[in-house]
Amino acid sequence: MTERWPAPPSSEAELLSRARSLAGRTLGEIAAQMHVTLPANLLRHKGVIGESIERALGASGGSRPEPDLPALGIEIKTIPVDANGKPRESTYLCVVPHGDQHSLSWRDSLVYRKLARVLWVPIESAHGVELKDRRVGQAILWSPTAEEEQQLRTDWEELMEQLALGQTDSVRGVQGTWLQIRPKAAHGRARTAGHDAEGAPTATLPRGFYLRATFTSRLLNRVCL
DNA sequence: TTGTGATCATCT
DNA sequence: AGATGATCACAA
Repeated sequence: MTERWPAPPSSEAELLSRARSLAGRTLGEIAAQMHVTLPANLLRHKGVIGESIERALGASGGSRPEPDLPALGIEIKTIPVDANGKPRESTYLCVVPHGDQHSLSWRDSLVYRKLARVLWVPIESAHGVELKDRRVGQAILWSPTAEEEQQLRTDWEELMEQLALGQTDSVRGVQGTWLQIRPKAAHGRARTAGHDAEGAPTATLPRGFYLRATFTSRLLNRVCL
């Protein structure tokens, strides 16, 4: 099974080379070459595009809380864009941690480790276009600028402080300039371990960190300027 | 059960 | 329309 997929790329150059070979092709063509069948739509297969592209590029497709290519420290993100190249959705990063994160620094956080180096793979996903006919765009290998990192860090620290205060359930998606926290669960009744202001254990809705589309739109456009 | 892959669907 | 909150599948 695994033989039909490439081994992890050994360098950024090799990763970019593979990504370039995917650009302009449809998801149907790529799936056929990998001998996988695409579902009719994303309704019950929301992750199928991301998983397919990861495998095509040589990532394991696992669900470990670390970058997709651990040896290179690179995270692979497919991003649905409209005809103008504008992101149609926000980008999920990782789960919101629970427990004592008091001593965790920004640079040691999973949010930073995943954002330090990202291969963004745009997928032209106009509404109504069948999955197999959607095209892969030109991928870009990106790292946050100093300015971007500072703002992301500010968002992260403000949100983490609110979590540390036991106010997880009062966190709203409107918070954060570029980084936000939103629910990330199988359903509304899902619960995970949390804690209140006194540190006593509570059950809370699982949440995740997301990048706003306003942010990804800027970084995707940057290469065109 | 948790974390990853995300998009769906309702509200503003 | 755009953003927020809700939801679906799968691997380990």
